[in-house]
Amino acid sequence: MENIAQKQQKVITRFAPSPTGFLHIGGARTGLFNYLFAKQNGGIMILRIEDTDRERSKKEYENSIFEGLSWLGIKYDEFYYRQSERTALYQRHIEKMIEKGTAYISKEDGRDGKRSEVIRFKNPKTKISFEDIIRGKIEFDVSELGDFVIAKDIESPLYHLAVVVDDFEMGVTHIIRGEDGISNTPRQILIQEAIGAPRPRYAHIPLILAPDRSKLSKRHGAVSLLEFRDKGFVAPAIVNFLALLGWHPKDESEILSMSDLIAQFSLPDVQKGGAVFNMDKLRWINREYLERMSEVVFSEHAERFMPEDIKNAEGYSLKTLNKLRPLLLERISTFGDIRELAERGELLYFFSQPLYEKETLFWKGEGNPDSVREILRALSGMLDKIPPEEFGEEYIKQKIFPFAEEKGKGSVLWPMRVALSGLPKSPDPFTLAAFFGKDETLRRLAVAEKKL
RNA sequence: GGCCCCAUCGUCUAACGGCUAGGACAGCGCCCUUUCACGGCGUAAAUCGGGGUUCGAUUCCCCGUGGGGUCACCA
Repeated sequence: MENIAQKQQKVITRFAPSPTGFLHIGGARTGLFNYLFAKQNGGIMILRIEDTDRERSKKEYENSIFEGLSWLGIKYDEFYYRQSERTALYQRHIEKMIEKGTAYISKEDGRDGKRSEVIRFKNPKTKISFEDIIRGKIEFDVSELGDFVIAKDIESPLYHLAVVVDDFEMGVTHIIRGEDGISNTPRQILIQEAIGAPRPRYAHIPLILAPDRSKLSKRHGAVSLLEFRDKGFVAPAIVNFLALLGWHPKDESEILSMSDLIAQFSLPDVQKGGAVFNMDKLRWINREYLERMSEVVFSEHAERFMPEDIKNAEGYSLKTLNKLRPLLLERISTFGDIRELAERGELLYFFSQPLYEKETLFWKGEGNPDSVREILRALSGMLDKIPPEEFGEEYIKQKIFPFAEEKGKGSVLWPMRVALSGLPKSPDPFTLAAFFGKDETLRRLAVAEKKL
């Protein structure tokens, strides 16, 4: 066990969420910044669960913190604490403060009606100023804070007391937290001075805002971190995006891995103003990561988001899914988009014969059944001559294009494409034919012919 | 309202006090193209206002305006 003096030699940050709601996007970024700063300085990050409010703290919220951090790859150096398990420690400090006269028992009715006294801090009514790493000097006159309550009773510490005692006992050197913590700082510095704790360095990071610049909340859609996972965003993209909210590397690169971030992150350069959460940019970043994914990993993810009716289709297999990957990549930004594609009916035809009206086969309504049938028959004839092993996109195109140019590209390529997809919009007919292979392509062409 | 923080394109942001204020996302246009998507090229778009300091302010100072945070026996 290290003592405090040894600990002080290295950077110790802490991420201290309270489990009174699901870990949200803002909390995740605070955790990330603490992690990045600790790692780049060879230090450690402590995870501390601030559950002094027994009423509002919930196990499932606590779990969302662990699960969220681990999903993002934010590791907390094996320490973690729950404040609810440390009451004896707080009690010792409270007693010492009362003894020294920096706190006192105040006879008054408790708000819960069960108590007749609370513990108040004896306000020295001075001026407090501190140097914020991001914002520079911040000054407060603490007299207006009054003798604030630090504990409901000797065994029930409140937030400020618990925070200061823990940061002290854990040897925290740097407190990186949201901008909303600025106004808590003077109170906490006061308590530090009362218990003889050294003052850590502070860095208050800007808040994440909704598009209307108000505080981001549930009514603005997804804010819970794990919700993003469930919508098919990938963790490195979230990390990348979060890091770019309030910070930017020296060069103009936008795609940065966790280790890039550890190397390049700079706390003093973090932006001071609040940052609006931009879903479009997140989606763009996520897509960049999807493109960089290996085939195996991509398919694993894609499979999880594939609706049952698609997975049950006769032609569905891991092999066809892998073949579909490039086509999918052109159309999705998150894996959740797969569901939307499926809902719009733009997925099932890859795995089973589509149903469609024969009118869909007519190019801009100008074709008549006889001429379209003739074209389809001619196409089948040409495709039939291609050896199955040569049935690739380029080869097919080469064979068909002269004919299409002679008859009019739309009049040939549109019905061919519809015969394969059944839809007014889809990938081009060469891509589709190559995807389906010779047999299935000829089969679908025959089905279309019969329809006419 | 008191106290505190903040202010560059619509959004995220770059710019030792010194180039035509740069990039990305979104937008728009063109190209590619049978359609959709992808892609390529291009384009529009910002220093909140007013005073200082300075040879010169996006940058430093003051005032105003606007936005945000916080004012619990919540954290």
